[in-house]
Amino acid sequence: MVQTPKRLTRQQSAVAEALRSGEDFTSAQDLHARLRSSGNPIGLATVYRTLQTLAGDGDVDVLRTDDGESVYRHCSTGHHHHLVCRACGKTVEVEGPMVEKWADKISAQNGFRDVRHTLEIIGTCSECPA
Amino acid sequence: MVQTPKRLTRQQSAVAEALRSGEDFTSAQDLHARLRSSGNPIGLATVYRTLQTLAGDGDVDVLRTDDGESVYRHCSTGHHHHLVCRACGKTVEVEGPMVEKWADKISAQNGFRDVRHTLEIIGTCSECPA
DNA sequence: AGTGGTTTTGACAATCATTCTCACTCGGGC
DNA sequence: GCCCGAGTGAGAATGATTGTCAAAACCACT
Ligand SMILES: [Zn+2]
Ligand SMILES: [Zn+2]
Ligand SMILES: [Zn+2]
Ligand SMILES: [Zn+2]
Repeated sequence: MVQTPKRLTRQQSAVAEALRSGEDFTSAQDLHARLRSSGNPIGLATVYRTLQTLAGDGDVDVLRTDDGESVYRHCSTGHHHHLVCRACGKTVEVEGPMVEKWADKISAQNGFRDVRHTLEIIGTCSECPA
Repeated sequence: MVQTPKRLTRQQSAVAEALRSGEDFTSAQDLHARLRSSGNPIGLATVYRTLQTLAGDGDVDVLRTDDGESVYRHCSTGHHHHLVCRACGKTVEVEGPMVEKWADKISAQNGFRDVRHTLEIIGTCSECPA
């Protein structure tokens, strides 16, 4: 077994930090632009690589906008879902134990295993006009 | 009030029919290739246009694969969700009244309006190997 | 400080689904 | 037959994401 080195580079910290300080879901392109303009030189490929790693480790949540862009957000640990404002991007984390149970039951009833699910709610928040 | 012209062209029928006869979610590219090779000349742009229209009218369901491809399927009318096999693509339509109620409640509690939600379950079906 | 081996980076090219363009075709009403 | 707008489609354009690969950064160890 080879020990996987785990170097924490300046670039990786920068991406993680940028995510941690942001409240809303952000695209890779946006992050890249923001980091650069805030005097933080980084390559686009590196941003994508880092985000993939973070997502794979479960340190950030990913979801895809309607126009196919992946957006990332630093989230609390543990399984949860999102309530997102389509206008301003405000995001609320929500949990639904009964939904989890329902999904498991449905899966079992149909003989599916290794199940995973995605559930997002999108609407307009109280602070945004119609 | 302007009368909306609604010409039903050969190409549109072909797409609708191809979807109606297929059981699983299919990509636009796939549909295009299939239609062509079955002696049904059609342009790729037309396939995309037609699918957009069908989806907009609620005649087909759309969801996005993990690699960002949109896939389409002719579905029963009414609001429902999907249980999809990640290996063979087998799809089961499922309903969850309690989930709908939960989503509405959560939305209301947080002051969100015009809410919509997406919920898909993905797993491996009983007929597919590990 | 130097050396060698490994990991990470980043500018740039490549991929690829989807959308755009726009000249052309079709078909029904006149 | 002629007209005209809806519909089509080949090819170009878009744009996010991924691949490439040489150069840079890092880490022992000397
Ligand atoms: Zn869940
Ligand atoms: Zn809002
Ligand atoms: Zn299966
Ligand atoms: Zn629902």
